[in-house]
Amino acid sequence: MLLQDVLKELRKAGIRLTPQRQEVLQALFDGLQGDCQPQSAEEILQVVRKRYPGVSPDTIYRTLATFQKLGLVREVNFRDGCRRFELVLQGGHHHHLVCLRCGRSRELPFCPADCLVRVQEYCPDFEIEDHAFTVFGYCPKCREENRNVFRETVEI
Amino acid sequence: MLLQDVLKELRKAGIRLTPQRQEVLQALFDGLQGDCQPQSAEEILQVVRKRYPGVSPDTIYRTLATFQKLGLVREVNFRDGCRRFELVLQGGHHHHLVCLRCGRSRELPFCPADCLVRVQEYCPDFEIEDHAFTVFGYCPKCREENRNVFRETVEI
DNA sequence: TCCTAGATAGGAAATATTCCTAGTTCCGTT
DNA sequence: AACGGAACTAGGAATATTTCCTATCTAGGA
Repeated sequence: MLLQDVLKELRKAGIRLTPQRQEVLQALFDGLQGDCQPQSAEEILQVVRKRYPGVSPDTIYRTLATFQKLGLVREVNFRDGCRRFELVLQGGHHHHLVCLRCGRSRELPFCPADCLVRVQEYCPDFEIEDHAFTVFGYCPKCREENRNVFRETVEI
Repeated sequence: MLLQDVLKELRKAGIRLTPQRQEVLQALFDGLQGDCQPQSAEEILQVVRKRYPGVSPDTIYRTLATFQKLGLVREVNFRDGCRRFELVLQGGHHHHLVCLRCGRSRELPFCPADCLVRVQEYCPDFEIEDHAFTVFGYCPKCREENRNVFRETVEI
């Protein structure tokens, strides 16, 4: 699904497409491409300000909340006390592998679907909406750098 | 594992056990019992202030960060923009079922262990430290209340 | 083109988190 | 039991994050 299709769907759903909202979408879309890096509100604000310098943080937060309600945007948390947001595209369901040192994430194509089934059996009256599976640890690059830090510490 | 054992282990690890820290531990421990409700820094602050009215937010955050580094405390996020913390006890590994309306959580005894294995195969050089599996949706109570809200909305 | 419900900017307010420093205290050693 | 010092705390201030308020503006349907 391309960004243009998302815009069409939004218009169809009666959501007004202001230039600011389109820029937020574009920023989220770019964040998803290639690297899969969900973005903080502040990061999105900076991207949108490149084209609309006067845009306010409030607009970013309002837009993200609107898109979240539509199921177009999802909030993800990497345990660094920072909320991040990412676009939800059809067929793009995935989870995250997160480095606790550099904070970068990688897309995981695995989904604990069987667990979800067991959860639904465990709580039949609970209406499941969504789920998150996140793996934390240290990426190869940071492991290497950590080793250096350790060496330095020992040598001093 | 009881709180006393945790205190012993901490002392053994060379961590100073001030009264404030013990109260933080107690608050986290109480939050884990029965209901499995991870707590925000503010909630923990209020609990600790019952016994030590002068305790500062900074102390709570510092203590939580210290315990987190030791692997004794884990940060969890329920997508309401609020960081929560819970005690990590041996043999107490679990995940969360979270209501998006009332914010309350329930312990899930299932763990996507097979997914973890696949992740490790997918990224052999990544050092896995921890993982989180969280299911979001609406609890039976809130589903009932939502139905009422819906009725009211329609009737008006 | 006009109309208006809904969106925005900008500033202020509320909330959450961290920094700084002087003073205090836990705890190993004596 | 008292001591010494590294580690810890309180309190206030600073910073970061998120939301609120309101006058103004605009996207998109009629």
